[in-house]
Amino acid sequence: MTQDEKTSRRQDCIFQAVIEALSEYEYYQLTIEDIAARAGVGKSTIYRWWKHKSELVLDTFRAHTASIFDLDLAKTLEDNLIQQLTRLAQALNHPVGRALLVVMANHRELAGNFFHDFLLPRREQMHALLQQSIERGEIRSDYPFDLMLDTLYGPIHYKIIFFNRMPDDAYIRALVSLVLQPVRMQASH
Amino acid sequence: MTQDEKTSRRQDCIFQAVIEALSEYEYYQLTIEDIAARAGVGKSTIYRWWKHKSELVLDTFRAHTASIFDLDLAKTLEDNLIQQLTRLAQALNHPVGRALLVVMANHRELAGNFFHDFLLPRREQMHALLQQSIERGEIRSDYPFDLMLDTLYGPIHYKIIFFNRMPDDAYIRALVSLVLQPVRMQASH
Amino acid sequence: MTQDEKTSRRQDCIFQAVIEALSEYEYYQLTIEDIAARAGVGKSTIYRWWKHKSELVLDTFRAHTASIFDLDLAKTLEDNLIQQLTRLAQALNHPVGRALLVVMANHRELAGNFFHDFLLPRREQMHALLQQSIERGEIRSDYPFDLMLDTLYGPIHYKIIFFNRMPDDAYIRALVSLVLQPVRMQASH
Amino acid sequence: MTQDEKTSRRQDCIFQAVIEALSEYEYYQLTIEDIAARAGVGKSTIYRWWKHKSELVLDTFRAHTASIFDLDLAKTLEDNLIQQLTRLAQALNHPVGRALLVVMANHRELAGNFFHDFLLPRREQMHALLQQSIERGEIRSDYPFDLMLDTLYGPIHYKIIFFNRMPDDAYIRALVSLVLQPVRMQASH
DNA sequence: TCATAATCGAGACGGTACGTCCCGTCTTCCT
DNA sequence: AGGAAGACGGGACGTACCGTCTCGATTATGA
Repeated sequence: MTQDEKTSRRQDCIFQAVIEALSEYEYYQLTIEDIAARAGVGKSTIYRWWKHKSELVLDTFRAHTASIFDLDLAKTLEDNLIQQLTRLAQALNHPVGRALLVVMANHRELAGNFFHDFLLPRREQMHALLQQSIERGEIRSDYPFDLMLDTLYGPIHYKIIFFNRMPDDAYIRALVSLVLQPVRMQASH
Repeated sequence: MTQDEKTSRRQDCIFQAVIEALSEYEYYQLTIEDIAARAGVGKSTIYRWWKHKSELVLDTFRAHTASIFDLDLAKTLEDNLIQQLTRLAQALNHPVGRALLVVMANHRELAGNFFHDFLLPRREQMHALLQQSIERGEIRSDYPFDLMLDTLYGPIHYKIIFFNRMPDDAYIRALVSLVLQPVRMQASH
Repeated sequence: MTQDEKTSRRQDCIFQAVIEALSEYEYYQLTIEDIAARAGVGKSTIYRWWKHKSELVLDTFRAHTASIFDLDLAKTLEDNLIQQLTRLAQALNHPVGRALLVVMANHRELAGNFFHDFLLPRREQMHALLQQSIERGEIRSDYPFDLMLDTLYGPIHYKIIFFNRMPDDAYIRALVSLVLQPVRMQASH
Repeated sequence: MTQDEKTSRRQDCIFQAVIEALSEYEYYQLTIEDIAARAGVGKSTIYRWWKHKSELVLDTFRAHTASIFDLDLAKTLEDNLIQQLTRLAQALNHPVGRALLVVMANHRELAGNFFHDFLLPRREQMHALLQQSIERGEIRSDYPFDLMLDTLYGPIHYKIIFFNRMPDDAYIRALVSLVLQPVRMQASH
């Protein structure tokens, strides 16, 4: 086994420890020492890779949600949106996602980084999907799509943070339906 | 001066200290000891009234934003919405509002309380306004208004937390316009 | 009980913890955390009074050996010297004394302070005693007394540090006798 | 170059690194990692030969002071003593010597070993010299010479450790003179 | 001349103690 | 009598080294 593989496995081990810990208590109770103990590594190993607890949690989230946001271009726009938002809601409602929200709120500069590295690509995927739908003639081409995406993503985060409740399937379907209504081709007839 | 007045002044003094401190650094750097020193009170005085730093920040936000959310029933629905969301964005973008967002993310149970005490009343005001607009025949009556409000409030919070940027006037106007579009009476023609 | 008394008692408690710990293991194994645990105080309480472990040990030594070096002017010079050196040897051979020697070796600047605050006064007492003996006509007045004191104190420390052995009574008596020999009045006959 | 030569050179390199490091800061700040870096060797190479930092310092002192304590039997006893004590004082006052004193204070068992390997042979050389002086009729034969050597060696160490000052030439001459006074042949006339 | 083995630098690792910071409680002493 | 001032026990922080260990690059040797 090479050095890189070992390092990678150890990091996975640490991510697992974070997930395990966050399943038992909240982010603000999370300590590096507990993570190290659960992962069976020394504190210094953790500090070697991550400057702060917040960065570790952020990477844990990344590792935990890797590639769950892939679109399926064969499906309809609506199905893709529903699937995307459902997965987002699930990811954010998971203990690691909750912790991520705390980190984002606490560290504005990390929020910026995370936004660029993680959220923006998702939006761009979605833009590509919208572009395809436009080309297929399913939706209007003259529409403030960025704003539209905010009205989809915003309420999901809003519900989880402020209502402390995960949006259920019905909510998401209703939301997508409501937001897509004015943009459909037939809506302009 | 009565005892109550003294108490009230001391509390105002503490709120001011919190605001002042949050103007200089972020919530996660805020300490009770610094607040006490700035307010010229003992730590125990603060702990007498608030169990945790988070509750103090929450009350500070309440005091800081008291009565800025009153509706003006004489204005149009759109103007009211724009004014409401603008004020919300300003309040949340202010250091105390930023701190509030952090507290909400950190303490889910407080988020629940705050939602019931503060956000729900605002929504109910807004519902009343919608009801008035329906009666005036300005907007449709068959519409998922709760969901609609989420698509208004959600993006505001979303922009501030994740984009780390306060929505400007143009954004808010565009948002309100977009969301109100399908609900206007003439939209169904 | 006043604040000062309480502080004093707590400090005694900490000194006792240091003595207890040093009776079980060597100075280099001594940790602040263990001292705090034994004394039933928080680490911060110890750091409030002493900057470093070395200063704490130094003060512990001071407290432990307070007023054991008083001279008895009624006794003869030889008896006083023997008593003084015996007590010194006992103090240095005690675990706390051993620790002191380590601190002195490690921290040269502390050695200087300690020398001025503790050892110099002892020498001055001894000088007074010598002066009295001169006046009584027991010893010569023309003699390098400072050097003489070095040949008394030096070997005691030397034996303990390098031979790792406490000078016994016979050794001390022989040393005093040897050193006093040329300074006695009858020696000049 | 044979393997042994390389090993030897590497060890010299490490000794030099220790001396260099101790010239810049005190023993308690010395780290194996810094030594390894200065010597351009891996940490494991050091640990292969020395169990602890203290043993390395001890060997460095040995290497650094090798054969500076040879007596010159042609010279007088007094000159030999002065030369010996001057060299001792210089060796102990050198950074490496200071470090040795710290090691001796810290590790009592090492002090014992070092005493047997290094100090005792010096004393035995000195005893031989004394024996020669007795045979030459320069000094008395009935005298506690062991004790006498303590009154010579002791003050040197004492001055350096506790007064934090190297005994100068005048001091050493005065000391030797004082101690030799009663043992000279003419002293008994 | 080249593969093959041994050696050693480099430094990651699990640990431990450090000294700091701030928590929330509790006591003292001044106004 | 009530509150500021701040000492206190506690506990997590992030750092510095310890002594062990693994990995590769660099030799040194035997085929």
